Amino acid sequence: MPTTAADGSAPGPGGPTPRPAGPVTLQQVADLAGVSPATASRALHGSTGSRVVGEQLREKVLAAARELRYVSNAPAQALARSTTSLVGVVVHDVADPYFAAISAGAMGVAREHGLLVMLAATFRSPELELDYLARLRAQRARAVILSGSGFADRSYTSRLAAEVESYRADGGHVVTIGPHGIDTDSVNPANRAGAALAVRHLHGLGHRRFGVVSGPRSLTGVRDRLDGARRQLRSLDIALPPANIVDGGFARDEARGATRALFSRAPDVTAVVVLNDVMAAGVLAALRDDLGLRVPEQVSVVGFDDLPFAADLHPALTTVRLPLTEIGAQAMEMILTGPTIAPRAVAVDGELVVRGSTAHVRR
Amino acid sequence: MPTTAADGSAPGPGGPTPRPAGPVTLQQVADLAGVSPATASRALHGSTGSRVVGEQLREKVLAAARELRYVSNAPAQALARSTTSLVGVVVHDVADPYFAAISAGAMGVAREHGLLVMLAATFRSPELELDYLARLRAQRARAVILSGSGFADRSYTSRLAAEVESYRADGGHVVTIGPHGIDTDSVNPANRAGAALAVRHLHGLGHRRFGVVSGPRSLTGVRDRLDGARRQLRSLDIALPPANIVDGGFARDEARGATRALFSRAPDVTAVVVLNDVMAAGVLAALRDDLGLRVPEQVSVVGFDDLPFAADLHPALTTVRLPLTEIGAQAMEMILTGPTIAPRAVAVDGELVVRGSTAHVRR
DNA sequence: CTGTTAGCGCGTTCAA
DNA sequence: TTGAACGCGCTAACAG
Repeated sequence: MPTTAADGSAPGPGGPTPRPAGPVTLQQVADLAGVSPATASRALHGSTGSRVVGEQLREKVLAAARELRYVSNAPAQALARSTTSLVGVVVHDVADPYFAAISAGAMGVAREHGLLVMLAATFRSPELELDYLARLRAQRARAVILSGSGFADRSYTSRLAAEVESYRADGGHVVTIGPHGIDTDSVNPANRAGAALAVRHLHGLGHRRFGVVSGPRSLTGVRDRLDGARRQLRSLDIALPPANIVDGGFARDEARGATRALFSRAPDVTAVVVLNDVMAAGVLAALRDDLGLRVPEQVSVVGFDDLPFAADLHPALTTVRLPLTEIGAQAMEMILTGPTIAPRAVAVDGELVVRGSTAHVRR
Repeated sequence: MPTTAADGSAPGPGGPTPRPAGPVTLQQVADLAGVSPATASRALHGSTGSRVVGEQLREKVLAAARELRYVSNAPAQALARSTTSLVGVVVHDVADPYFAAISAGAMGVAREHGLLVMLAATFRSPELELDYLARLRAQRARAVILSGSGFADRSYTSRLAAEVESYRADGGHVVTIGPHGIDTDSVNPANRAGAALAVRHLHGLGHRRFGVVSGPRSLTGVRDRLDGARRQLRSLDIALPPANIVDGGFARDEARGATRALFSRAPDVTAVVVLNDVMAAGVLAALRDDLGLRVPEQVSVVGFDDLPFAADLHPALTTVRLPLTEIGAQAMEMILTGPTIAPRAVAVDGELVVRGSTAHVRR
């Protein structure tokens, strides 16, 4: 047994294991081990059908594979097995801590189960989301997590439904986070209830004049949060004039500008509900640096999500916590379980975290 | 031409386009269009070799594909072409804004060029990094970006080198961010110079007693930053006793604890250099809430990275800005260029951003 | 337990 | 321009 080291160098005429150009194939491993490709395959990936390979051959094959630094050709494997270990995760924006947390949760679970994650960022474009879904389908990804909130647009929804249907027909599995208007497994954060929680907290502190810094209403997640706040206010008999709702565009700096607009239109507002923490950072900056209003003495602010930096804002942000990592993990777990007869819907509660940005009304 | 809608429902005996179970194949598209698979392939993916397909047939094929909602089988395509449009991005932790920003930059460029990104998180385990690299190689990923800083460990480095070498032999391309002890293309943030910048800034404000909140020294990025700070201090003739360097473990809360330890050992420190912004948040919290020391009046703090939340900390954090998104984008661009004869090294400068956490020494 | 054979779906020769 | 035939690397069925 000529077990000389595979050095990958000049394949001299008599040299051992002349690691050929390009990737090493199973055939080469089999040759080196003196067995058939089938046996090599079984020894390396031991499928269920054909029972164990003899201890000795097994060792030989493994040794050969190691020597050649063999790794299987995943596309070829996928073709032969017609299944992969790829899972797609579609987010709006990786740089957004909200999605970063969800992704982290999903990836943690994926890792534990040997799944590879393809992450796609749509930058909030419905078009791109559809496009990525098709590409993930082409890759024969086992499943896809749609983690961005859906778009409230009829044409989009029906195209999404069609795409999802095709994917399913191919054996794919889709899990959404939040409502997407399609009939899939889903993990649903309590957007409405969470916003209601924020409102009740402020109301309990005596606040009666509210403002809302919203995001783009085209997103279902935003709509739900806004709706939750609205309903709660209505049931408390508190008015929320349209002028008191501004669009912070989901970004810190845009929210900062929106806050200035809000207070120029409704200077008497004492409580601001912000539909996510990123924008809340902008709101606090506007209040403090642009408007000279003190939080929480003059204005109380509540955020949403409880992103990692919330506690470090000034003042520390009172917010509605969503267990984002867990949400991502749960979505991935639904994938491991595989699709069921009827779509499952997991509800995830939010929880109010009271910190320094809210206080009893004083004016 | 029976152009009835493909509704994917019950394939009635006389029904049109009885979308068969499982994924639609090119053969089926070809059949529906009444052409050979070869022609269908050319019409859909038009390779360079075989010139254009007749306008009419082309249309027919495209219509058939649309009707069947065909997407090509990427693994099969990969096998036949022996190349993919997959790129791997390996990070330590997606939830860390540092990596989130780098990933976002890389993914933006990838999207512009039709590349799909597989994101792998190693949670700072060298073992997992090696494992993911192998899996990415198995997937025939076109290239891999190693974005986490390297591990200062001989055994690891040599195993990494071997893995990278194999990957290269397979035609793969590796780009690292920061030094990894291997001979690849790389994008190198100015870790040393950046840390020196921080020190000079503090020195300029009159500070003479320094503390450093470091990360795990096993990471080359940490070592470089620490080294940069040390050298600058030495050249300024300022002592940095080992007791004044604490390990903040790269996490906010750990850094908070480490800061308490630092000040119990060296209460006279007036300037703290923190090796990243996440830890700086913890340092500020410790100073303010645990130690009752005022920043910047009693203690000045400088961070590193300029993550998005840095300006929202209290006080706003003076820090060394690294253009993280751009770094990620540049790494991806090196991939687009393809490997060159000699490895390229792009240096990326840091820039001091002065905010509220530093001031002239007063005690 | 092991080897042989036959595809998986596609791109790409080569002829026509 | 189009079609027929082959092979990419691997797994699965069937023999032995």
